[in-house]
Amino acid sequence: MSRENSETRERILASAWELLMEAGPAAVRMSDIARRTGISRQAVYLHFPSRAELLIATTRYIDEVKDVDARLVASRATDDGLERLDAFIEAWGNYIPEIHGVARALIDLQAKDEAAKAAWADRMDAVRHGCRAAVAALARDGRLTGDLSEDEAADLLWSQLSVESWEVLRLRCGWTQVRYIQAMQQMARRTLAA
Amino acid sequence: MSRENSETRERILASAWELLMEAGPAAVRMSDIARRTGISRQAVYLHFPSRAELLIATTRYIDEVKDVDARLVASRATDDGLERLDAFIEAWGNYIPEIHGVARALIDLQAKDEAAKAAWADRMDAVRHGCRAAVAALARDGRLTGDLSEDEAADLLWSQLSVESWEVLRLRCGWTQVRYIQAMQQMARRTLAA
DNA sequence: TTGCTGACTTGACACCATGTCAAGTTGACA
DNA sequence: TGTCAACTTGACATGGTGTCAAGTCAGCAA
Repeated sequence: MSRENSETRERILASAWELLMEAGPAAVRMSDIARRTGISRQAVYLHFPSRAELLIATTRYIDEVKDVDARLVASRATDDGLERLDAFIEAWGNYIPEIHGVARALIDLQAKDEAAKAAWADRMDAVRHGCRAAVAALARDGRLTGDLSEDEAADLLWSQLSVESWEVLRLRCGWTQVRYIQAMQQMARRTLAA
Repeated sequence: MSRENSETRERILASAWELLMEAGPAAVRMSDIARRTGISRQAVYLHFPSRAELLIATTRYIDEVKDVDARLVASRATDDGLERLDAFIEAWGNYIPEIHGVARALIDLQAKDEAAKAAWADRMDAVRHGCRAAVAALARDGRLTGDLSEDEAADLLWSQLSVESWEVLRLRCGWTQVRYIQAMQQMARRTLAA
């Protein structure tokens, strides 16, 4: 069922992804995904038990296709704490636009759906761990500011690197992606480094 | 109709506020509000055309009762740019918990409701203007960092002071309100001041 | 007194998306 | 030829919003 990697299953995920890139997340209904895939609405339920599960699977699918792991490996290459912070912000910050469609759909769904809430929280926890690691590297170098504990510094960084903040700066304020990355890096250095 | 300040209208707003403080926003349905007010669900529609309009009116009602304007006046008292920045962050940052219930409901509603989206964007624009004013005061003092234009600095501050970031730090990370305000002030100073 | 008016009630209903259920079709494979 | 899995068709329950129509009831005016 949802475990198998049947061809149809993958086509559904691809359709969902496409639609989420094109339209607002509210406009991506189960029937839209089915139509795009060229199957019936009920056939979608043969592969995914609910819309929430489908969206969650879509994020995993994107991770796979876009190879997140490889990106994050790069941010761990350096020994230098500051460089590593920059690399992490760049890696995650440049990943946000790729997942934004699905991210927004999942965030919207949180209001009603407990499963979606847990799934999104889980994915964001991964980012939080990335922040922790970056801050830890900074602390090892003795370059973490004295006003913040390691946990506090990581939390602060995490809150600033949220998808919602990215939306504010890029979509509402019209910043370029390059400017966004640059500003986040600078902000992190100034806020967290001694 | 919705213009008048009838007694029932105010009781509805008070009920909505109460419920939004108590329960999650999804749990506050029109029927819940009606029951709490002691009237029929349909009577609520006699005063507000839609749930979105009711929620918007509720934010205005809270603003009135909590007297936001008075708070913001205080932040304009100082001439010193840095002090003013601190005062603004304190005023807005301490207002967030008061409106949080309604804010969340309105944010959740944005996904489906265009009116709610516009209303929330409008309210957030007010905050953005506050950020602009604070940054302008800083620039007048010649204390704004050289890496950011006034608009960019205001946008950055605005994104940092979002309700979503407050939720992350206070609710998910378990920060105290005092710590939140302190951290935001420090971050703003380091990010924006030369 | 009669009758009007406005605020409210009761109850039914349309809408819309999700998710379920049951019965049929179709093609591959044994 | 028969079976099985994947898929289709179509009906239906659910839950919340918003609409509609008819009725109640108190207050007020001629």
